[in-house]
Amino acid sequence: MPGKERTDAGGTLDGATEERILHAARTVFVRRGTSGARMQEIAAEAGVNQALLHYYFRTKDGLAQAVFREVAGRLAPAIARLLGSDAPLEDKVERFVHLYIDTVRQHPYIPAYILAELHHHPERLRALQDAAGVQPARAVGAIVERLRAQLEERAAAGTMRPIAPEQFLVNVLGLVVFPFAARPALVIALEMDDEAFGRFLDARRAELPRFILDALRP
Amino acid sequence: MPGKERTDAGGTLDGATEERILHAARTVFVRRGTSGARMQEIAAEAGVNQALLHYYFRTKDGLAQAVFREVAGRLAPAIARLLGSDAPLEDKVERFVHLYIDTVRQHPYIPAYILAELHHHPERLRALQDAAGVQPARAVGAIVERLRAQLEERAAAGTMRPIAPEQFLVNVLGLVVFPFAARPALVIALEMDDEAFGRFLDARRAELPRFILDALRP
DNA sequence: GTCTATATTGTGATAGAC
DNA sequence: GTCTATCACAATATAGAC
Repeated sequence: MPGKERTDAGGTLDGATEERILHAARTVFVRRGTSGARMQEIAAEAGVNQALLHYYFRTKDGLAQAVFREVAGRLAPAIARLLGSDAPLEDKVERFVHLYIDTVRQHPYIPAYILAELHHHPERLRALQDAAGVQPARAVGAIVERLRAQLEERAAAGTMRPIAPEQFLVNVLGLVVFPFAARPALVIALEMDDEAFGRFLDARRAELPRFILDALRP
Repeated sequence: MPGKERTDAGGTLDGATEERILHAARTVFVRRGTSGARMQEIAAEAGVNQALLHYYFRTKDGLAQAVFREVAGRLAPAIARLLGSDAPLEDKVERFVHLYIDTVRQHPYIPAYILAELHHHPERLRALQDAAGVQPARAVGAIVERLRAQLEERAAAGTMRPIAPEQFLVNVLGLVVFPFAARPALVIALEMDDEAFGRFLDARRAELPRFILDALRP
């Protein structure tokens, strides 16, 4: 791993070049998709030349992996911790909805990028699971088992009707993630500008927890 | 538009070469993404040579547009007709869930392709709206207004709590589309094989309508 | 570490025979 | 309509000066 020592001699503006490249790469990969992105465009975005990208990340795929790890690492650990925790189900749902929308709203194209990347490189899921903290292979498995216990407990108490934890998880994810994944289409189809989309998200943030919980009333 | 007249002289196996190319292109575009797809791979998949793709579709982008239109045209009109109809809300929800899952299950990677394509080429939404039949610009608008009327009617009658039609639409879409869009990740994370994913879809098909309607009980 | 070439291969597109 | 051959340029990657 090069770029560990920084004397800052001859530094143009800020310090970390490697950081700047990674950031620029994220922008371009998200904008164009991994295979649509061009090393030249990334270099320009970072204000350096193309050779430097290879100096730090060797190949385009190396850079792509680094970007995916960095992007996945933002949210995955927090989500895994939250969903796997012992907090009551109601709290989990509400906190997840708020956490996800509040975080992703600042980078609304990230979910589409993640989904597309996983579509073409499913093996990179491992990076996401690593980022989530727990034992790589079973990070999601642990969350599902925790949810299963909580859902069964509620069902037994008669305060919620039964649902498989996998279905529950996909329901919650779908409701929260889909508006971002489909944003370009939604914005046009529903004739929203950025501000309207923001209000749309505000409303979801407020309504979604109740929607999800009400759907499971007995 | 070439390829209208077919003498079938020298045809290798089936008749329509243009059809074969379009089909092969769909396969490869869905597999690799539009910019990741290579004309050579499409040609091989179709069992023809690369020059022939240009003969029929002139450019790669031309082929990409044709594929998008073809794929969008499968479902969009039926969905638009259903959601814009006068059928009771409960029927709409159930029929939509069934229609979508039953249709897309045969080509499970299509939704991810559509979302990715709209992400990088939002202007192609017009093709989708054209395919939906109604006046291009307001196809979705009409659906939203129909839903609004139905939802307000229910709210006034006290049989459903109020919800904005845009939110309702995105909820339904998210619940139905997300599992397909995220399929590669879900299959790995939830440790499913194709058969397990099929059972997962069966369960959703059966449970989702009630889930959606229960969430809006007053 | 950062730059300017440059090598090398990939890729969309066309020309022209059949 | 379909093919082979090839062009022209785009794009990743490397060499080597500073």
